[in-house]
Amino acid sequence: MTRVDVRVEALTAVFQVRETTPDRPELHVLLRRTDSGRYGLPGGPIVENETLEAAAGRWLSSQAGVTRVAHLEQLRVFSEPDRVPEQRTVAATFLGLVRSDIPTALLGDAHWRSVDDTPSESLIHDHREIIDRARARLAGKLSYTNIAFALAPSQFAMSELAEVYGAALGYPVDSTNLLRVLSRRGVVVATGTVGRTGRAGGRPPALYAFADTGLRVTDEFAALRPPL
Amino acid sequence: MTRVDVRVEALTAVFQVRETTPDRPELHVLLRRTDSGRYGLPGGPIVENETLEAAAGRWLSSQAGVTRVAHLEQLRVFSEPDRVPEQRTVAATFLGLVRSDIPTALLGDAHWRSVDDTPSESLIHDHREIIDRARARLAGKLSYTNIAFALAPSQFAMSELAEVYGAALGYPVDSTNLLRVLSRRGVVVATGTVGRTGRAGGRPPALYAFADTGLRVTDEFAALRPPL
DNA sequence: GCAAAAGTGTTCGGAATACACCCATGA
DNA sequence: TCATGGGTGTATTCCGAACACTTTTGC
Repeated sequence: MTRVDVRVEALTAVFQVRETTPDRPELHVLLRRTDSGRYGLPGGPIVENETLEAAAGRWLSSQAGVTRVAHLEQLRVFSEPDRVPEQRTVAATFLGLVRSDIPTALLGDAHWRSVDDTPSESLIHDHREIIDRARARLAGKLSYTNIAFALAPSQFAMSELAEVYGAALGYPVDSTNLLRVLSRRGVVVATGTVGRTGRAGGRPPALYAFADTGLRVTDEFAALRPPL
Repeated sequence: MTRVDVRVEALTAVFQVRETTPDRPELHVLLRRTDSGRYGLPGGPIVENETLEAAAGRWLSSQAGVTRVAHLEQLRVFSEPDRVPEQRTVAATFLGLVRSDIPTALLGDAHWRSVDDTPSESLIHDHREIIDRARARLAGKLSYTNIAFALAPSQFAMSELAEVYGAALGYPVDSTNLLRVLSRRGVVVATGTVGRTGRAGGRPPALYAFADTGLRVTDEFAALRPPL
C-alpha cells in the first residue's frame, strides 16, 4: 500500500471525415507509427503546470503537426496496472475532431487511416478500445448535440453534411430530414449563399452553416421531460 | 518541461435517495468532514496495482464504511494545476449509486447530506462542481438507460419508483407514464407479488423489479436512427 | 359507503422517417 | 429538353404527456 510514482499521459483519438478514392467520404483516425512497428494514438505524459487537455493538444502538435482541433473532450481514464507493460501508466483519453475543410500537413510518421479498415492487431496496447469508445461517443452526441460543427466545413450543402453524418455514423443519413431536424433545433442556419452545381449537373445547393462554434446540447431528454 | 511527480486520486460522489422528514424522499450525497472544518467527497490517492475504480471503492469503504455500491462510473478528470493548493493533484472523479433499501452504517465523520441544500461554500476545492456534474450525468442517464436499478430497492411499487426518479431529477414524475415507458423498453418487469397498502388506505400496489443488474442503454438514438 | 391510492384507457401533440413531387441548372 | 441533383410538401408512425375513469383496498 505504498504511494506509487504514476506516469500520467494523455492520448487522443482525432477524427476527420476525409474523401477517399472516388465516392463517399470516410471517417479517419490520426495514427502514428511507433518504434515497435505497430501503430498508436498520438499522446504522451503531462508536464508541470499543464492540464491534461493542454497536454493532449501539445502532443498532437509535436507528434503529428495537427493544431486546428475544433473540439476536444475527455473520454475516460484507463488505469489498469498492466495496460502498458514497461511502466505503470494512467492514460486520460480524449476525442478530438478536425473539420473536413482543414488541410493537415502531417509530420513524420503520422498519417490518417480509415477507422473501418484499421485492424486491431496493428494497434498497440488498448488503443483499439479507445478508438471504438471515441467513435461511440461521437455517434451518440451526433444525435443530441451540435457536435457535427467540429466535423463539417464552415459552409456546406445539406447533402455534404449528410455525407459527414453518414461517415461518422456508419449508415446513410437522408439530407432532407437532416435539414428539418437540425433547423428546428436551431443547429444549422441558411447562409443565403448558393453553392456551385456538381460536375454531373443538377440544381445548385443552398449553403448552410452551424449556428454555434462550441458544443451545445440540443435534445437533452429523450424521455422523462420536465413538465412545462 | 520536466516530468512531474503527480499525485493521482480518486474522488467519488455517492448518491442515495433517502427519506427525509415527512413527505418526499430526496437525493443525498455522501460527504465527510475534513480537517479544515469544511466538507469534501470521499477519496484519496491510488496505490500500486489497483485501478482508479478499485481505489474509489477502497476509500469509500475506509473513510465512510460504504461498501455496497450498485453502480460506479467515471465522470471526468480534473487536472487544473492549482486545483489543490498544496500539491499537484490529478483527480479522477466518479459517480456512485447506492440502492435506497441498503442501510448504511457510516464511519466517523461521514454523513449523508441533501444535494439541494448543500451550500457551495461549505465544500472544499472543486467538489461542488463534481457533485453538480455527477447529478447532471445521473439525470441524463435516467432518460436513456436503466441506471435507476442502482437507486431503487430490489422490489418496488411504481409510485415508489416515480418518487426515486423525482428525487434524482428534481421534478415530479408521473408513475403511470413511467410504467409504460420502462415496460416497453423491457427495463422493469412485474414480479407478480403485491405490496401492502399504505397507512392512508388505498389499493395495494403491484411490485416490480428491474430486469437487469448492470447498466444497459435502452434508447440510444433519439434522432438519426439507423434505417431498418 | 367513502376516501385513498393503484391501474387502465383515451386523447393529444410533437417529432422523425419515408417518399412523392416540384424546381433549377448544365449540357 | 433531358438528366441530375436540390428543395418542398405530405402521410405515416411512434412515443410520451396529460387526464379522465375504473378498480381495489382500509376504515
